[in-house]
Amino acid sequence: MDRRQRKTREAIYRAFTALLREEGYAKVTVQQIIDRADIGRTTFYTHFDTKDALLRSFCSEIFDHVFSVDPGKEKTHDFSNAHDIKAKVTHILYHLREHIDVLSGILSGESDAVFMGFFREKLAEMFSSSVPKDPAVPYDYRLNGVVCGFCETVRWWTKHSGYTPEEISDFFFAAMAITA
Amino acid sequence: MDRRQRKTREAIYRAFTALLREEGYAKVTVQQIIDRADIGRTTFYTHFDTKDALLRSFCSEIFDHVFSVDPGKEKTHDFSNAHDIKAKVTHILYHLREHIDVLSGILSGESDAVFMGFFREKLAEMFSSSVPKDPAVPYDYRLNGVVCGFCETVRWWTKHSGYTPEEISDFFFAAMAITA
DNA sequence: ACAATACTGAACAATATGTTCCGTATAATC
DNA sequence: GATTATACGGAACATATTGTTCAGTATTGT
Repeated sequence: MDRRQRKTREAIYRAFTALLREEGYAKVTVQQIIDRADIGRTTFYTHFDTKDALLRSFCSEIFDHVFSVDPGKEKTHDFSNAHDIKAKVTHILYHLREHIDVLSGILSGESDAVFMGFFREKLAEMFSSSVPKDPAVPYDYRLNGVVCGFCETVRWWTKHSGYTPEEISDFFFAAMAITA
Repeated sequence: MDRRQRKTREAIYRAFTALLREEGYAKVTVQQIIDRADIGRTTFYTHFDTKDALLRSFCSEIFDHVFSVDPGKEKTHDFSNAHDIKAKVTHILYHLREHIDVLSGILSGESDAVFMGFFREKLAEMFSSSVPKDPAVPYDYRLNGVVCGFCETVRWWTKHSGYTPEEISDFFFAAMAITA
């Protein structure tokens, strides 16, 4: 690849990640990226068709890195058939941590955030007394997990709307293992 | 409230929900709502400061309805101290079902969807052999729950970044009850 | 009937997107 | 070192959306 291309691409990535940290994905505009990267408007659009295309490309790079199997561990553990899935998860978490600040920018859902904000507030209140008190896990984490598990259940339901509320409720309690 | 206000407000809601179903929240523009509701531009902005304000107001109405305790059940069950939390969940699901098509429009996260799309694809592959085969719950649902549980764990981590990967991993496996 | 107020329409500035054209600068290649 | 290819830059452009302003009209509740 041309050295010029590499440099501008890196400048775009640098600007993009910085803006992600500062404002989150939804608020970042192409114009800001252009200004921050100090490149021509035309140049940006020859590299990426749109802001989403940039994000896609960016995610590809991150995940190629995060899901690359650690060569050192590859020899001692067998990840392929789920025996050491926990070690694999830990390994991925280590990689993710390297991008942890950028992740916040991407994960700050802006579109469904309002709805989810309302929903989760109500749900947290409702589930607060049902979450098992496990000293090994922060209560806050567990409650959040149950609340999100329910949100995700509803989301799943919107795509499999053939089930009845009772069935959905059964699935949820079977999966979350909380006091019913 | 003035009858005119009620009528325009309802026209806005009608247009908004229809557009939510058709395109999802992120793609809907204020202009579309105005055109669909067949009202003046000025009128919309006297009712709502912004598209987000409309969504907030809309969510308030939905949740006031969804979380209203069923008077019939209120007498026979004691929801307040989590004895019949499962019945309460089912009850909420019934209410949610009435808005199920609108929910899809709101829940179709557009901003973090790209990232999550990548992430979840990889995770589903990874967890596919770790999900317990429970005949009472669709495998698809369970896998989705585990994948989302992990995504949400990462999201939670970005807001509690003091923990180590090992700790986070422990929390996750303690909460999800899958084969480690 | 009348006063209050909600709606309308048009125009406006500001901002963002994505494209086009052309000149310049920097590569890779001979 | 000269040449050719191509990446970059800048300015201008059309288009779309947002949110505001203002004067005039229509509808309400009293």
